[in-house]
Formats: sequence, structure tokens, C-alpha cells
Amino acid sequence: MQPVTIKTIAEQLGLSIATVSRALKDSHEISQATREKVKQAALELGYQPNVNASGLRAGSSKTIAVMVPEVENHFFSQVISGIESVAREYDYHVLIYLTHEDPKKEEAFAHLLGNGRADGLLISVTHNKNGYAHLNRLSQAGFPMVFFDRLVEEVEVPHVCTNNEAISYEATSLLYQRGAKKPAFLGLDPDLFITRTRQAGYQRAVEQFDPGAIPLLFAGSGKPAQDLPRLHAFFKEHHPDGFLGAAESMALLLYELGSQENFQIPKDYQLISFTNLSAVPFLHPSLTAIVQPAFEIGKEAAELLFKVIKKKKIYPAERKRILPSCIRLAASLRASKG
Amino acid sequence: MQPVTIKTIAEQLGLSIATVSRALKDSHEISQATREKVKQAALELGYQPNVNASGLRAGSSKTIAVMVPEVENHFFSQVISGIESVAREYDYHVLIYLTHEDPKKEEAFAHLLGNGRADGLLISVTHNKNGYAHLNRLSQAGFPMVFFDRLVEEVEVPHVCTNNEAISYEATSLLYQRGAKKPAFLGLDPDLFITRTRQAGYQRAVEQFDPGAIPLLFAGSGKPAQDLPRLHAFFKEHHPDGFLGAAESMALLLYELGSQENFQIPKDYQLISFTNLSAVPFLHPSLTAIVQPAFEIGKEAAELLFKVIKKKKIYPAERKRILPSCIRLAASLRASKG
DNA sequence: TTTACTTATGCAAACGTTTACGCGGATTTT
DNA sequence: AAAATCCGCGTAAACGTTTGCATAAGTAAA
Repeated sequence: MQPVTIKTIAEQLGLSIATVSRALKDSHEISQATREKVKQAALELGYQPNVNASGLRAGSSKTIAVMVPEVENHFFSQVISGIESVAREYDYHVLIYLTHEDPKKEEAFAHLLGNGRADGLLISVTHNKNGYAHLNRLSQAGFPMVFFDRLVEEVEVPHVCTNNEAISYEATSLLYQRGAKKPAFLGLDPDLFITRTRQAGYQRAVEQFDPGAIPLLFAGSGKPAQDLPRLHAFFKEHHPDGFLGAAESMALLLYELGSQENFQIPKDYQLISFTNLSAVPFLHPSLTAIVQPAFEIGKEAAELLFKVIKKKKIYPAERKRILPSCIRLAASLRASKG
Repeated sequence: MQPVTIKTIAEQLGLSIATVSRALKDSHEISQATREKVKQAALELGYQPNVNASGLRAGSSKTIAVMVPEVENHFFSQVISGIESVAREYDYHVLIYLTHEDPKKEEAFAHLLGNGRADGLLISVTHNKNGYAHLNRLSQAGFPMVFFDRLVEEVEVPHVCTNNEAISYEATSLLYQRGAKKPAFLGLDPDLFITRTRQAGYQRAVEQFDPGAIPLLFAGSGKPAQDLPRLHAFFKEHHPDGFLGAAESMALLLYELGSQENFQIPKDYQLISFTNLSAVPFLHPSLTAIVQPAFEIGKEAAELLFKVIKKKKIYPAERKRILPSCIRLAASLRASKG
């Protein structure tokens, strides 16, 4: 069974393919009667326009690409969901690329995008010690692109992120207020935007609550198997009494550590982490979560990307969109507060 | 800056586009010298073959589609990750479609796939009281397709799933062995494959441990906002003392219920649920999890799909692939066991 | 009746690739 | 030396769609 094309319809109705094409697009050049006949036939034959043909002709694909480090992560999966909802509104399709924190993969994927497969890219980058020339090249070539969450400031592209510095400051302050004396910061690579900004908030709080203190900084890879032993060593060396996890992967890592070291939380240790896990309220020991508006980030980033794709005017203020995160207190603290 | 095509290279080197095309594909018809010149030029110019053009020509897209109810769910996100890893091996791209448990969306998406955008489909269906004619049509038309997890037996398509009946029987037995007298089954729509098979396992155990007892069955929609009040009513009416959650969404629902009804678990209630949440070991009250090999399911399903796409022989035994789930005891029980 | 203009349709080119076929020229075979 | 073979490359058609231009018929204006 060969596919039904515009030609099939044309032959069946004794019309030219040009007429059929125009009729299907409701062109005013075609008579009402013909238009209806064509549409009827298309429906009956189950005609579906070939996307490669129209894409080739139009130079577009009605597809956007999403590149993220991983999808087994509530933050990213919620972002993807937000992106998908907007894409659907615009009748666009969504390609996903998982970099698994491997900069080589990110470069390879970026290289693949210049070929008409996608009309734009939404990306949350992976740490790359060699910089982001691959993204700069893409952007310079006029390829529509928007960063979210893990952005790259050197690349001149609109972005959507959260109030990292402020919320981290607030969270660290909370650690001190609850009695922590030596709170530690657990981040990913310090060069990564989210680590840098969140660490800045942490450090500002440290300076304020404990002037002159040396910040306790742990830099993870995002891969539990690698990070756990290193976190253990970090713990043994510095004996922190509170933690700010600056990424979702850090939250689980802390729990692994806690269960092995037999933490008494919140008696001995205060735990706060960025995380979008929906099970947070039921975790034990309880966790205070910094929740990012992931779904909205996805939506806003996608809306922004479509503005770029459709070449709509983007006001300078829109180019750097900042959505606020919120701190969701652990159940134990909520109770003692009420 | 217009895109660099095969023509650009041809003009620059004074060759025909045919030669360039062949040289890029390492055709033996082209001299070594020319081949190298062409490749060098392609590299310098950053040439990327236009996928619409080659796709149109070849009638393929090097893309597969994945259709799932949602992505904010560890099971599905792990499956997607598994799929993506295989797709990458085959140099294929991955489109995602989220149905959000809406059969209308599933039908609409299925209708979109006949147009050359994807070469195959991996799908975990949504309950549809009108049946699955849309999938049957696609499959009948020769579109490569593989089901995973939520499959449809009426549609003659290979699938990958887990030992639903057996593991549910085992889990329900465990509920009884731990002292439950009236365990309840929480599933999605009873017509859905996973609900039906898991329920069968539950009922077999009920028959065995408490012959003649009436099974306590709750049918949820998968949307917490709708399900929670109904689950409350169910709880008040039947007073079950144990639960088997037959889907990841049921696990969280149980915790919501538990926190509102102030469950004492496992003193008063036994909790077992299908779930791939990585935070399970840290949940309180503790949960015994039925963990599906999600990543492997994704991998196997994708491998199967590629066999279909590449028209390789698929032995009857391969058409129904069953991977075993495993029961991960709650920490409290592990301790008392050790 | 001729001219001008509208309406409905067809022709053909173009998007970028791939590939069957053909054609010179060099090399080998008879 | 003529014939056959082969190498390296070019010409052109095809994939399915869209669209500028042409054209035919019909209608209105002069």
C-alpha cells in the first residue's frame, strides 16, 4: 500500500496537483465546489501531507528540539511537559536529546541541528570546560535558541531561569536561623551557571551570619556513583551541620549519605535542597525543598522560542526572564510554625 | 547567511552535485583524490545534509516517535531514557508525544504519524473506551509499531511488558503474610492492560488466602485531584488494611491519603505499590515497591522496533517480551528480616 | 463587437538529495 | 590495431509540495 499523495487525489478527481494543493489550503483562487470535493476526497483517502516535502519546500520542519542532561529528574521532566504543552498549541513537534552530562554529546547534537530537522532549540547545558563554541556557532548562524535554567551568559541568547542567588541566600539564612553553625553547599561544577549563582547566594548568607567563615563547598558531577564516596570524604573532613543542595541530584545524594552516616535530622543536621520531587512531603528525615516552577519555565521558554522562530519583536526585558522559586518547608517545621 | 548545500561544495570545487553526493558517501565510483577534496570542503564549510531532502528522497526520516501518558513519572522517564540510548546507537532521533491520559490526543497524534515524520512508534496507551482503531489502522498500513507496558492485545503488534500477574500475586501474598486481612487493589481503568493483569494477580492471591472474599477494587483516573476525594470515600466505605497500588500515580495518592487519615504504617496498614521513584527508600511511612526494569523495557522495545523498521526477522518468541519486575522491601522490613 | 478584467485552473520550476544511465578517455584484451 | 573493459564523472529524473505565471472561459465595460 503506497502512501496517498496530492497526486492521488488529483488523478482521482481529474484535477491538477496545483489545484488540489491550493484547495487544501483554502485558497480563494479555487471555487467553493472544487475545494469541497478535494477536501472530501482527502478525508476519504486519509491523505496526510508529507512533511519532508513541505518542509523541504518551506525550509522549515514544524519541530523544536529540547536538549537536557537527563530526563529521570523531576525538574527536567516537568520542564519538558511545559514545553510540550506550548508546542502542541503551535502545532509543533518535539525532539528530545539527552546529554547525560557529557559535553561531547551536546556538541555532537548541536552539530546535527543545522540540517533542517528542527526550527529551534531549547537547551539546558552541561558543563563544558572547553566552552560553548558549538552553541555560539549555531546561534550566530541564526538558529533560534533559548536557554533555560542552566544557561550560558557568553552566548547572546534569550533565557528563562529562576532567582537563584536570592533563593539560595534565603535558604542558607534559614539554615543558620534553625541553628546550623557550619552549613555546606553541594553543587555541580562551579562553572555551571546554576552552581555559580546559587553558590553566590550561599556565600552572601555565610558572610552575613558568620563573617570571615570559610565556605564549605562540594562540587559533584551529578552522577551518584561518583559523587557519593567523595561526599563521604567531604563530610568526614569538614563535619558540616547543615546542607544546601543546589541540584535535584544532590537531594538524593544527601539522603544516601544520611542513611549511611546515620544522620539525626533535623536534630543534628539541617537539610535544604533544590528539588521538584513530588514525594518530598513524605521523605524522612524531612527535607525543606526549593521548588522551581518547572512547568512554567518550560512554557515560558517555549513561548520565547516561538517568538524568535516567528521573528516577533522581543523586548530587552523579555530576553532575561526570571521566575521565582519557592521554599517549601519540611512538614516538621510547618507543624512547629503553625 | 544561506545554508551550505551540496551545490555550494560542487560550485566551489568545480564538480557536479552528483560527484559531491557520491564522494560524501564514499562511493567507489569516485577517485580517492576527489573524495578527499570534497570531504575537506564539506568540513570547512560546515556542510550538513538537509534531512528533508534526503528524507523525501529515501522515504524515511531517521526518527522514531514515543507516545506516553506523561513524562513526570519515573517509570516513563526511565523508559524514554532507555529508548533514547538505543535510538542514539542507530543514529535515530526521538520525538515525544504526551497524551496526558486523553484518548483524543492519542488519536490525533496517531493520525499525524502517517506523514513521514517518523519511521516507527513506541507507545504505552491511554485508556480509550472507544477502542484502538487508530492504532490498528496505523499498524495495518504497515507503520512499524511496538507497545510497551500499557499494551493493547487486540492490535497485532510486538510488545514488551513485565510479569504483571505474577508479581501482583506475589505482592498481594506479601500483604497477607504481613498480617493484612482486607487488602485493597488500587488501579487505573480496569480495561487497561496493566490494570487488568495486575488485578488478576491480586484476585488470585485473595482467592487463595481468603477464599470467597470480595475483592476491594478502586479504579482511579491517574489524576490526583480527581482521585484523592474518591479514594477517601473508598477508604471510609471499605476500611481496607493494606494496599496494592498498581501504578506509580497510586503510590503518591496513597501517601496523600495516609497523611490526611493519619495512617500508622506499617502498624495499621501495609503499603505496596508499583513505582520507580528513586526516593522510595527514604519515604515515610515506608513503602514496599514493585520496581519495573524501566530502562531495559525502553531498550528492548526500541531494539524490537528497529528490527521491525529494518525488516529483520522477528521470531514469534520475541514478539511478546516479558521482563520481570522485582519487589524491593521497605527498609523497616529489610531490617527485621536481616 | 472589441477590450478589459475577473475567476478558476493548469504548467512548470523550485526546495536538496540520491541514483540510473550515459559518455568520454584510458587501459587492457584479442 | 580494433574491440572490450573499466574508471571517473556528468546529466537528468525523481521524491511530494508550493507557488509564480500563463491561460482559458466567462463577465463587464466601452
